[in-house]
Amino acid sequence: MPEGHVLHRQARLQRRRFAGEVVRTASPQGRFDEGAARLDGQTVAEIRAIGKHLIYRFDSDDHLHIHLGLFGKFRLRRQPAPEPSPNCRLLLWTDTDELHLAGPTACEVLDPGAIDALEARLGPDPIARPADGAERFAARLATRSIPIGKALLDQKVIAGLGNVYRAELLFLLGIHPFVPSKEVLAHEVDALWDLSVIELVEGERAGKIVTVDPADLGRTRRSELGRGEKLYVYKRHNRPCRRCGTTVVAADIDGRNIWWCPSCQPER
DNA sequence: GTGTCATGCGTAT
DNA sequence: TACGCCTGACACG
Repeated sequence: MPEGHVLHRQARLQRRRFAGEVVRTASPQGRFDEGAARLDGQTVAEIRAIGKHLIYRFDSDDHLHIHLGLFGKFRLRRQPAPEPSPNCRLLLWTDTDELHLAGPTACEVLDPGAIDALEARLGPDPIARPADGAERFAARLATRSIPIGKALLDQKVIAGLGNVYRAELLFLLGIHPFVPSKEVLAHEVDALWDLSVIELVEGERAGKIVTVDPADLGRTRRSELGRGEKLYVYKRHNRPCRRCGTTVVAADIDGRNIWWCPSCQPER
């Protein structure tokens, strides 16, 4: 269940194994037979992530585009690797390493133009830290009257945030999720961008989302936080806020749940 | 074993 | 706003 940090981390790990290598490809499940046949035996030129998308560029200029959606999963293994799941859409391997991909929303071969178009429709990606990222994020927010809690999931506004990060970032900055995007103050917009960079880069490094300041739980390091202690509000409906003890509440925005602390994130 | 839910998104209505 | 798609983990019996 992937937000942008997962894709960037996968890009980094897969790059280490497959960049510059001739790879074999297959589709055990059969639903990517044509693409796998086309890519089989090609050399990987580059692997990168943009927001929640992962892109392989091959020497032929064929591109492999992967989007995990809600269910997609990568498994990266050393050879000899275990049997892939029967649902394995893409199997990609060398003599030393093997990648299993199951459940993606997208696994397709695209030409360079389609990759450009994909990139053009995405907002700034905090992990890529573009120099004009904060400006572009602010500009896209300023045109929206939708709640900030909805805008943060719009990949045209900012690329890579998902349901966990949106809830946690809004908590950390004390912003109620239903505040209209236009009414979020300029310094808060800047802080949202800056904190997105910090949290996603840290998530990429750690391979998990941990937003809780250990001091709030009487610890000194994030590594001392146990299971179920890593997040402030995500999925904590009816439980006490880790900062102030107020009961965390939940609501539905466009079919996605959002959680917040009514005291730390007051209505305006 | 069955049922439910999930860190997503595109398309139709 | 609703629905379809995609898989697997976990709760419950």
